[in-house]
Amino acid sequence: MAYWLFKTEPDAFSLDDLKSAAKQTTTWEGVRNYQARNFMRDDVKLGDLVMIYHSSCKQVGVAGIATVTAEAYPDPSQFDLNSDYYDAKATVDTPRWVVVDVAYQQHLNKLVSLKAIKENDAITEIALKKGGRLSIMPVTNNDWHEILKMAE
DNA sequence: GCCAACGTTGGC
DNA sequence: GCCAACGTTGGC
Repeated sequence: MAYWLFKTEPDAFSLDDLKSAAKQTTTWEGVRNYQARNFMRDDVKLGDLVMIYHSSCKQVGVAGIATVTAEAYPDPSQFDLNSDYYDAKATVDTPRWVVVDVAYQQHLNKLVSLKAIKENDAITEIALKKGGRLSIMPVTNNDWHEILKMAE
């Protein structure tokens, strides 16, 4: 089982929204970055755990945990003319973008801020520290548990 | 709203 | 394939 971090803008879709969604599940659509897509397509597996990270908001950081309930399949929004995520170069036969489904698991006792993560020298690998803008990133076992410790 | 960092596009 | 121009992300 692997660990991940998914970014979301809570003004658009927050961890609370996931918690109150039907079946507490959502389709993680709209990822339009090849590196992030490749992680979802190739490496995100059923049962993997995901830190839900809130970006571009008042309290930037890791808000809680979700779990993967469906592995990669074509992102329906790429075919939807009315969607912001529509991609004219994607066809049903040759989809370009994929999604996975995730289910709510829990909120952390407190949000672990980006600032605190950057200041914690025990967290070494996570792409967040390097100013990366990846929206889907792997989290090492060590970093995962360090972040959870910070929420205690 | 600013701006740095990064990704993508397109001319050559 | 290079690289400049442009667009986007995302913290502040």
